[in-house]
Amino acid sequence: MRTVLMVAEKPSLAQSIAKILSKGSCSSRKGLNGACSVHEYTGSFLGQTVRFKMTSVCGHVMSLDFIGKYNSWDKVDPAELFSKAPTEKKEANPKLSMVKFLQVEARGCDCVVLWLDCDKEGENICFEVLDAIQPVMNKPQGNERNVYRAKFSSITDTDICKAMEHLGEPNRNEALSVDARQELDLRIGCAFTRFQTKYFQGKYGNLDSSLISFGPCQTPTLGFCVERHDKIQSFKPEMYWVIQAKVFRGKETPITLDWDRVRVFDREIGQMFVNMAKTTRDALVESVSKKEKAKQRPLALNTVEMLRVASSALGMGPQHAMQIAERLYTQGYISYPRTETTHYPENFDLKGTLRQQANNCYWAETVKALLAEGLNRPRKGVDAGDHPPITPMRSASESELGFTEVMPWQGIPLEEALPACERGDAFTVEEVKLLEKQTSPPDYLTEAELITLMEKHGIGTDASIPVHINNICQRNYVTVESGRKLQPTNLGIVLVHGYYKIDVELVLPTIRSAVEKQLNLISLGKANFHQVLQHTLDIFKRKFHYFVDSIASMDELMEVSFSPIAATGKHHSRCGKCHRFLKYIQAKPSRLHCSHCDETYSLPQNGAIKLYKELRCPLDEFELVLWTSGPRGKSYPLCPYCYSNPPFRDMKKGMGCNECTHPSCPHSLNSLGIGQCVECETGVLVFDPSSGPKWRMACNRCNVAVHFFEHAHKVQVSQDSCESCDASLVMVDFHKAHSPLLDGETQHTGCVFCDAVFQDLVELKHATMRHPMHTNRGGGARRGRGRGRGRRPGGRGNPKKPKDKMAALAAYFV
DNA sequence: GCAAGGTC
Repeated sequence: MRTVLMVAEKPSLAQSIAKILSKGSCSSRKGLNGACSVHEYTGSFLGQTVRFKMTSVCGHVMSLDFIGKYNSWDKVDPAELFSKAPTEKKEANPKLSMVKFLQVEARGCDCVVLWLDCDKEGENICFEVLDAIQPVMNKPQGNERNVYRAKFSSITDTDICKAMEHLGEPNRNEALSVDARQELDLRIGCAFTRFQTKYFQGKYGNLDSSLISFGPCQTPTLGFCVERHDKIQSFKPEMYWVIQAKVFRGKETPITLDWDRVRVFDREIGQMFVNMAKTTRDALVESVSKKEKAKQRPLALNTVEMLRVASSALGMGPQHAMQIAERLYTQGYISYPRTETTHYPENFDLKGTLRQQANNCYWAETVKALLAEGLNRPRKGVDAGDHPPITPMRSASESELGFTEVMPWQGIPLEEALPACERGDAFTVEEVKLLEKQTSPPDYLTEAELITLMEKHGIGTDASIPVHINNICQRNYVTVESGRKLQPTNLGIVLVHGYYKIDVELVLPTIRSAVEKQLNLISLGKANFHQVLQHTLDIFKRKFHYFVDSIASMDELMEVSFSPIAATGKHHSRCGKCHRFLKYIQAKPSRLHCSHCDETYSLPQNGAIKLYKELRCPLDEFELVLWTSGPRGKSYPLCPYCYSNPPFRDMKKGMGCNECTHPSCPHSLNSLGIGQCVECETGVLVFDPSSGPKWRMACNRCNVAVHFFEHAHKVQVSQDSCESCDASLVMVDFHKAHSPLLDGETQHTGCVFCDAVFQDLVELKHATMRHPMHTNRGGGARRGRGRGRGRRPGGRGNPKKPKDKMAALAAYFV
């Protein structure tokens, strides 16, 4: 029997579609990646009986990135990212091993039916799937077709079956338009982000973001927030006057009347009207009109609307709201929360859905009444063809969820009650006065308003809108204030105002729609992929160069809000070039800066540096600094210059003295390295001379630290190495009073791994067990110590693997 | 360390 593979965009859809097509008779199993399932059944396909295998991917299989060497921020000029830098497709989520999973399932299949979402992204994923599976599928015979595309507009029995009967082909052009979008976003976003970040980080010491990102979605999103900020700032309050009259009838409570002219901006005129009104004490009802107000029934809920409501009614950010919604979905309380659809299918079981809620402690009465009276069809919404609107599936109580609230956001406020009156009724005027008021500025943009603006301008999608909002918060461009109002920070304002000055298109929402127009031509087959890509990249490359050339005008704004790097930070160690003091900038990313040489030197993050006894690197004369990750963490000296400019071929960027292969420097790995790390493959335990009196050695790769010889007076790494394990010997000098050595001895030299005298004076701490202790480790490349014998040129040692190291170390564990 | 788009 032939086998037909079918692939949907996500596991939930594969399940629903398989259930419909197999009429509920499929058998299911988990795939090798644990995330996707495979549903199998026998059925008829193009007049033949076949075995169906329905499975899914999890969104995109691949994602686009630059090839490795173009990911270095220091070595690559951002301008090269527009054309020169090659890109490659990498697996989007390596943990899912999606390519392997698809290949395992597709091997030996004869046909494939692609059930990816019916949008451009889905079309693109079709080809990602085909690229993965076609090499392992059975080859079609002759001119036979073996690739089919199902086009469906909703997940209903009729629609799915209809799609199966009218299979088409995947649309290459639509897929290509997505490829173009990916490449444009990558090249443009990364080029601008790297340039801005490096430029401003090199100039200012107190920027409150370690990354100054730019993107065709996130930047316009920020733009909306700053636009509102500017309106608030430039707002000039204006005086205006209103007339207020109070009238009463008999013993009824007086009522306050509004003026049908509302207000005047001229006090004199207002006063004139008041004077006229004051000429009489009687007020006459001229006419009575009644208006009935009704609010339209709300539309069924889709993702974006849910996010808006979560923000405005529950004060919950979109990212958080999505997390909660996903949890409610997996626990069966609501239907699938990612949908653009606001229309219930005709055969949707509204009553059944409602019945689920009939015993809910909050709305049982309402629900029962609705069921008894019968209900109206919901308002007709939009069917985007993805999932039904978000619907409660199960009744829940507050105690089950803990965080729900009843949401009365839809109510219409009751109008102030007016006494019944008719034409000709007379009232007595109690008072007429002129009120002085001021026009007031608009408020900051609420998150809900921002979501609306983004949706309106096509910035992001329902799935990515929360990500963009989250991005501009994380980059410290805006802060979320009470009432979920988004207030731009100085940094956010300066950036947007800078774009206004240099190239307003960089921040306008049209930047996205203009590009999308071009992309649309590709998907319609009216334009060539390469031409559009080249043309658009060319435009943005020019924009980029203009931006780089004009950066000074953004910098003028930056200067006002931030302090130059030379004026920030504290004097620290000395520069090896000019021998003046470097400044230590603690703000992230922490770094050292020489204002004389105008050079910035990066440092390891998530820690702090101290002066290190004014010792200097023998290679470049920079003063060494001691980096520590915290009071109980590891510490090692480093040379600020070597850290960014590795001095030896076998060193990489970001290495401290504990990894330095200098053959004779007293601070290098060669002088202080003791032995191979007890846990990781490649690390070496290096003596930390700054650790006394709680002496220790620490791995230069992983978190292992070995404490030894507490209270020793002096600890030194000897030139000689151990006969049996090749570790460097250690010389220890104890205080007379505290010496643990026998016979009043104060000095001893031996191997920390093998020496019997040292056995009880060494203990392993901070050991993160990355793999079990007793694994069979091959003799991987180990870095040099083993001085005194077998040393190779370039300072690399060639230590033998200790014979019985594991047994010796068992005693060290606490 | 970058983008935006899928989804877990």
